[in-house]
Amino acid sequence: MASMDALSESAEMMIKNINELAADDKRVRTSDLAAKTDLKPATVTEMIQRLGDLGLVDYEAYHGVHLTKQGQHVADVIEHRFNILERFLTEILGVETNEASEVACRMEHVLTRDVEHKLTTFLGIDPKKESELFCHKINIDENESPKYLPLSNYVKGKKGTVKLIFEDKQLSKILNEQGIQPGNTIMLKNNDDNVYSVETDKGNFSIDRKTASKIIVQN
Amino acid sequence: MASMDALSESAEMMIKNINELAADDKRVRTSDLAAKTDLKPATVTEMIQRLGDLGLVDYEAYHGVHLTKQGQHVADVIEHRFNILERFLTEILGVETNEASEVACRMEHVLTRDVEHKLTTFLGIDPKKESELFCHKINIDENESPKYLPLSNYVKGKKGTVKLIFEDKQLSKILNEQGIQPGNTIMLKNNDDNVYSVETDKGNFSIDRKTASKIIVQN
DNA sequence: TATATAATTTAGGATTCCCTAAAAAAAGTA
DNA sequence: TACTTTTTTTAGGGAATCCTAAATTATATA
Repeated sequence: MASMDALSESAEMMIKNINELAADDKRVRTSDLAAKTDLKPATVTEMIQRLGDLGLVDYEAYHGVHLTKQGQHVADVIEHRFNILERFLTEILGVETNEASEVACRMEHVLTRDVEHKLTTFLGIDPKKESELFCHKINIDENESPKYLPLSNYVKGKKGTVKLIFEDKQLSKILNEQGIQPGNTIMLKNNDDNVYSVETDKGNFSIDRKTASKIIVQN
Repeated sequence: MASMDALSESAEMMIKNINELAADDKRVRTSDLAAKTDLKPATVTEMIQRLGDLGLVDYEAYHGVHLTKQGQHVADVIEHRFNILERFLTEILGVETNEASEVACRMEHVLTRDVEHKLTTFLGIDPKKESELFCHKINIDENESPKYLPLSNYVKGKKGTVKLIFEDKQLSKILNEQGIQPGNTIMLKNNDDNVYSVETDKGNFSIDRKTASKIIVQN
């Protein structure tokens, strides 16, 4: 974990590629990594030896590598960061797929855990439902919390202002009739796994989690 | 311009710091750059010599540097990318100022022009009104255009669906009464510098540019 | 199994980016 | 102006990241 921050982009890319080439429990070969990374085999050998010294891969000369537990953790973090960045770039900004992929691949190495987490939340994904690796408690304190949150991540009794609804005309219309529309105040009264009870200036009613995740609320 | 893509993060940071220290037409001194960048003076000398070879700074031994036209362009691009990234991180994601600043400072070096442009548009800033350096024509083709655009960047006759309104309760309410609310279809009928005429399912009316820039429309 | 082929590693070189220490130039002072 | 102090540069070294060429190990085949 402590080693993560110190890793160079090149080192992280090598770990990412090892992870992507790892099938079953088979060790990944130098030549396959060289082909995938567009590096020469000698360069790959040098890098995986360095990663071996750091305890991130299990390297045996002439017999390839596989990720250690620690290396796997790094790979998982990078993969998650890549995925949310790519989704943000394509779904929200409308960046074309190939370019989004390239930019996400550069950005994934400079995201902090906090920004990763806030971006995940912004995309309407509940970080609590993600792999336990990313299961950090959401902070809903007045000061530190994100300005924008999906309603599905709200805390009972908290009030906020609707900012954005990611949905089709049909659903928007229904929600609008219930008082859920940008600029309006909403309060989460109660929720269990799938049912969210809210109060608006039009009254009380319930929506499901999927719908709740598409309503972005500002504190 | 061609050289821009080839610049390392270190080189771009040096150019950024030269730009930030440049007062009037005075040349920036090695020692000031060393203090600002936390590098040793010898390292600064080495880097500015390299930048001199690239034609990005005008370097004269023992007499400091100043940016060339080409170097100034690089500095302007980086500054703009930093600013929009920092705004996105703080205003949209709610990332704390110091962290947003640090992350933006790493990300600014990996943004492409297209992502920079789409992010600028997403923040509700009209790229056409930005410095001429960034005055690239907006592409509104069906295929390539961003999914989300402020209404103020729309083309006459184009139809879209309202997705997000960055505004207070008061304004949201007024707009909602005119049929401008997330999920609704809107069509820009005409516009000049400050007045935007739109058609919604509630009829026709006009709004000003500032308001139009806060309405994000999906193609 | 012996040998040819393919894969991998080692050796050595270049560049970038960082350093320290010493030399050189500029600036301040008597 | 001569001398001291400060600033800057040069010289040389180390780590990371790439390379090519040669040596080594593994694998496939006859």
